[in-house]
Amino acid sequence: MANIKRPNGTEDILPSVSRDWQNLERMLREIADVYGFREIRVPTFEQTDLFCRSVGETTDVVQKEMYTVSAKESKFTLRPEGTAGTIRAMLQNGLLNEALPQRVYYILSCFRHERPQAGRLREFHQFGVEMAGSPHASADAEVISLAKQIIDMVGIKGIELYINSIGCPTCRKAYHKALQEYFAASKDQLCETCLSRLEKNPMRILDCKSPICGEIAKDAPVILDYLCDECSTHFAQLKKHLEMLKIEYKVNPKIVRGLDYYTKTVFEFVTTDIGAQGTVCGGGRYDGLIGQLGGPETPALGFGMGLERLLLTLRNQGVTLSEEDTCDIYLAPMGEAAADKAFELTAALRQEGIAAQTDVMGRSLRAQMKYADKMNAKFTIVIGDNEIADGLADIKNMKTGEKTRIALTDTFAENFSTLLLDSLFAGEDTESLLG
RNA sequence: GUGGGUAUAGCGUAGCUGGUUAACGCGUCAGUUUGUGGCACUGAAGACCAUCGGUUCGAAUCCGAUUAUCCACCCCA
Repeated sequence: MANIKRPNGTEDILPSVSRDWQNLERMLREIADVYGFREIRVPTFEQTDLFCRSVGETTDVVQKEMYTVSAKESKFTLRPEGTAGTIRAMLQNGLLNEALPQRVYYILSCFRHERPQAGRLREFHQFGVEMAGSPHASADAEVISLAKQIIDMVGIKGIELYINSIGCPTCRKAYHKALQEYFAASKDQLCETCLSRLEKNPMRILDCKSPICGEIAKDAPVILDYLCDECSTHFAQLKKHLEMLKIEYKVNPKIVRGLDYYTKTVFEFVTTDIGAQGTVCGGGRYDGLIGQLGGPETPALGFGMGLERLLLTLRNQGVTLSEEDTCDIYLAPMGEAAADKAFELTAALRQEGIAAQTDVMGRSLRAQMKYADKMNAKFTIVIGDNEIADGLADIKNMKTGEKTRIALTDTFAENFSTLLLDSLFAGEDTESLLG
């Protein structure tokens, strides 16, 4: 047993599941591409100030969850989310001076010092998109639609989409006031944390899981009643566009994102299949952020999707993303001369792009065959003194058991290649006939 | 930061109210007559029973502390 262990809240992605990750990432890239999003890659750490100014000084993320290091005179922080760094990169590299809207996506790891639990890690991976330049609700619908298509295409079922509008600074001010007045009435019943929220961020009280606060919050004023004309039309437009796309949603006035930069539209895709942390995807509009970071006032929006949560949901729903690992052919030599021959042939096969394996353990024939089976080899070939003398050997199809004679010449790799293709084609042929 | 649960071979578990070589399944390795896998069978390797301390003639088993881990709160993806 190794005595140095991985840090709490981190995960090793072992070969048995890395194939799932690869497939998921491939799908994400393909779908993002279809929507016109291009990949951006940003640093793992940024100047701490960036997150303070974007995510917000008062948020839990900034106040108690950031991994920050001091190096020389500067303070750096491992990114707790992807938006801040992405926007920073877009500004620094002048992407907003090019054709708008700018659409970018990323696949990256984020770091938050929280207590780990089901679906919550200290290092976790996110797929995210950011779209900058459009104030229109059709852009919101487009981004939501992208998330929806991903969820559908990877095969997750039973996910609910919740949307809400938290307004712009103007209408939120009025709403905050209304909330403060409402909760002030039952001040002595609120839990301690909510009491402190009353001043700073009364909207959070709506989210409180304490039964008492929940009871009180039940009849609290709803943000949607306080939206200014612009925000309320925007929300109506969003609903209209979602309906055009036939995307089902539920308006949930209690959705309050914990990052300060959100305005107007906020949304979450939630599953009940992975425990308490069911938000697989969350995002919204942040029309003020770019200006706040020193860029030109530019409306924008995006989302983050938790890849561990996505994969966990798939696993709990019994969906698999990848086939078992296989190898195309296993070469089983017997004796030293044969081992040399097999060694050469294996190399030649690999040059042809064929996944070939041969013995490197000095095993008996029987043991080699067992190993070939464990490796899921499609074909095996036994090479001994007879085969070397004849220059001929039998290739065995491990699924059907049928054998094909093949010459051990320079064209061996090529010949096997066509045999392999034929067998794949045969398999596909019957399936398509059935379909 | 606050609760609660759990800690036995690579993995999953058993081990009842303390008593000689800690058990089982999966996995790994070797073999079941000499040149062919999946099934079955045989055997082997692999655990200072998380750590430290205490109770006891004697502890994996009881008590305490520590650490790790899981779940939940909080918060978020």
